[in-house]
Amino acid sequence: MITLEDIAEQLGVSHSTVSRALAGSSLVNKATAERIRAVAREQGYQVNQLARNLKTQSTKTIGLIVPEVSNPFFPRLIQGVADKLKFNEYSLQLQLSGATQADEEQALLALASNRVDGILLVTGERGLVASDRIASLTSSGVPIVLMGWVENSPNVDIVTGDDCAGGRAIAEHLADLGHQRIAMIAKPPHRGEFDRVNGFIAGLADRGIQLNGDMIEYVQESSEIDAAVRRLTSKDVPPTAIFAYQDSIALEVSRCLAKQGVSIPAEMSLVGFDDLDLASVMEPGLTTVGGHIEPLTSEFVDLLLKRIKQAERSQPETIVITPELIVRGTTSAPLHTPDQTI
Amino acid sequence: MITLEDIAEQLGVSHSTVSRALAGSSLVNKATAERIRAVAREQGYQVNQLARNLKTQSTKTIGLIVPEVSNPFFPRLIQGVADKLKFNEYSLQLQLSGATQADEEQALLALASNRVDGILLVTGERGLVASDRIASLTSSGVPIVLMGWVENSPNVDIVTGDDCAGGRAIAEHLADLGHQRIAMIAKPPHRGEFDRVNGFIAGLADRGIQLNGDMIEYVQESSEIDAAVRRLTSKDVPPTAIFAYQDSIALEVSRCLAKQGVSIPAEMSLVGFDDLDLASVMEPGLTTVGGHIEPLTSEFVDLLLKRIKQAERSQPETIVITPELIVRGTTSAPLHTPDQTI
DNA sequence: CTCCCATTTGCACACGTGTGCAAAATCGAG
DNA sequence: CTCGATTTTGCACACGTGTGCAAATGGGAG
Repeated sequence: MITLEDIAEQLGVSHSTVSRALAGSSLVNKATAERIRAVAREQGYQVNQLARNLKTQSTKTIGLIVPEVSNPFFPRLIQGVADKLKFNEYSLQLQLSGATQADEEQALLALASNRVDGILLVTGERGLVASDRIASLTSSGVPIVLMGWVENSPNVDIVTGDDCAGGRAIAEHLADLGHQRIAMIAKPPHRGEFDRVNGFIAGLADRGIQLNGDMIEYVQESSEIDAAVRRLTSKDVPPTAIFAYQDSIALEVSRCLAKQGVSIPAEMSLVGFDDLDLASVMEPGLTTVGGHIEPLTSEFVDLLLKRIKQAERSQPETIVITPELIVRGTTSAPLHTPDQTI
Repeated sequence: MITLEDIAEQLGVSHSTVSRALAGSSLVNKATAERIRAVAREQGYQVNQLARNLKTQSTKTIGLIVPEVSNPFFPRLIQGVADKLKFNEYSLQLQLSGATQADEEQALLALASNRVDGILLVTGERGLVASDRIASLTSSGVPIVLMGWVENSPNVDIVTGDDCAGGRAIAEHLADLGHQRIAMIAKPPHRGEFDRVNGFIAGLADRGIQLNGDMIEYVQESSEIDAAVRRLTSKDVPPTAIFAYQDSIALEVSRCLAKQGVSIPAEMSLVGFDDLDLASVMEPGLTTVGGHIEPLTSEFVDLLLKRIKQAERSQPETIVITPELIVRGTTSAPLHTPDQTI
């Protein structure tokens, strides 16, 4: 790779002049500047960003840490972040944190070592590096914004979706349609994502419906979904609606129901969460909660850029995005209206 | 951010000693090394990779350029590359090239400026920077491996799937099932991806079946698929099988057919291409061509690492991965066996 | 105590770039 | 031609790290 010095030698000038010429400085003679630019172009000179960044103490790059990329949620996030950064003339450095907390911390330190101007950290399921670890990194000069859930720590900037409100909206939607026996299929209780479950339960309670333990199925692997659905449908009084706490689970549930000849939504209503692409592609379209991903990524980047711009460290913020209910074809009033005993 | 010099001052030693201590060199006294490490840990020292890379002339980082990340093909590729690189102790720097050729070139130069040790370039649909541009970059010291199609240029390393063989396999599968009237829905002819169409046509020809022009539908946007399917099914003698040249198109086709009450595979067989996740998730499972993505990414990385290791530039290679037919539920023998006129 | 060898440390330079400052070159007016 | 003003250039240092080499230190044998 050719350097400033190489060009300088060829033209019998100093590397300073070449540097200035390529930077478009007015301190250099028009004619020589043009000659320099010509040579640079023709020899395919590419500035060494390592050296430049070292000198200027800024990389114009931000790091993004994401647990994985198989879950379609993350590609959407990445695309949004990348577009927004390009618009602001920042580069993106992606790190996949993997499953464990150690990997997450390693990714974080790798970005810090690369002296990115700021870090966007999306919390994985298992791994969340301690929040004071993050705070200490932040105080040593690397702005970090978290996305997702974090053990209540007011000393870091966080952007998060209001899963609780989403769960509540689903509950109210189903209740208002007239459902009484409502089931839920969720992942085992785990940190913050559980909020959508809590919101769901609270919403039902508000409408006078109690979610009994036998209407709750926890699944760890997607392979367990089939059995869970079977347990629900084979009850003496099966539910008339199911809340699956992720779109991908809802998709699997709909396949199981189809296999059993249970029609959606006539015999069983179904609701998901996240509004991934598959939700609108399903037939019928999946009623779900969504619309939060775009504002989420937008606020995510905005907050970080704001922190990068302001020199002194200020009070951390928590930004909450409320998702909205998206009603499609998988929900309707229950076929048999519940017994009006009184 | 704290530096070697900062630590050195605190302990009254030189920065050289600190550097050696942290590198685990045996040239430094055990006791002082331990003291140095203690201080470094406690003050949260993180090496400045910019400076280190500049000095060592190596970044242990490779760049990956991908057009976008919405198409689920790419996340799978990224995940595979990331895992494989982590195993080889390389970091990953991702660039989204976007649609235009200018963006692609910009991404390429950005990575070169960052002095990555090598570049993996996945050809976008529209943008492909001229192959001699790539060759010149390669010769100036940055190993580049291309994935996908490239105007026949033997001076760059390429890894590609054998789309032609895939198309042929599909044709033979359908013909062997007894189909005679076979239709195709594809994107407009465009560079290399067209190979799978050519393979398909050639395969049919081998089995004595000719693909008439009225059995070919070209669609640009996914919104046009609905009309295309309608045109096919409303023919006097509609086809008994459809080849959609991407899984995502096949999914859309299956939805249209469902809406029209055409049952799959009894009344219409359907084949896709790529074996994305959605193929196995569909009901019934989509017969498609796949299994090439993993070996593709594997060879992709292997070839680049090989080029990085070997100092002198050697003859470029072209590696071709042959995909295999994956038969699932959307294909079967046609309902009405074709007239056996003779 | 002296001398030699092994261990430990620091000096100084290099990587490629940007930039303040002084020196050089050029120009214009008298 | 002279002199000051202006333009153009180069010198030298800095960013933070790694490393060859010389210098310093320590330790043991005679």
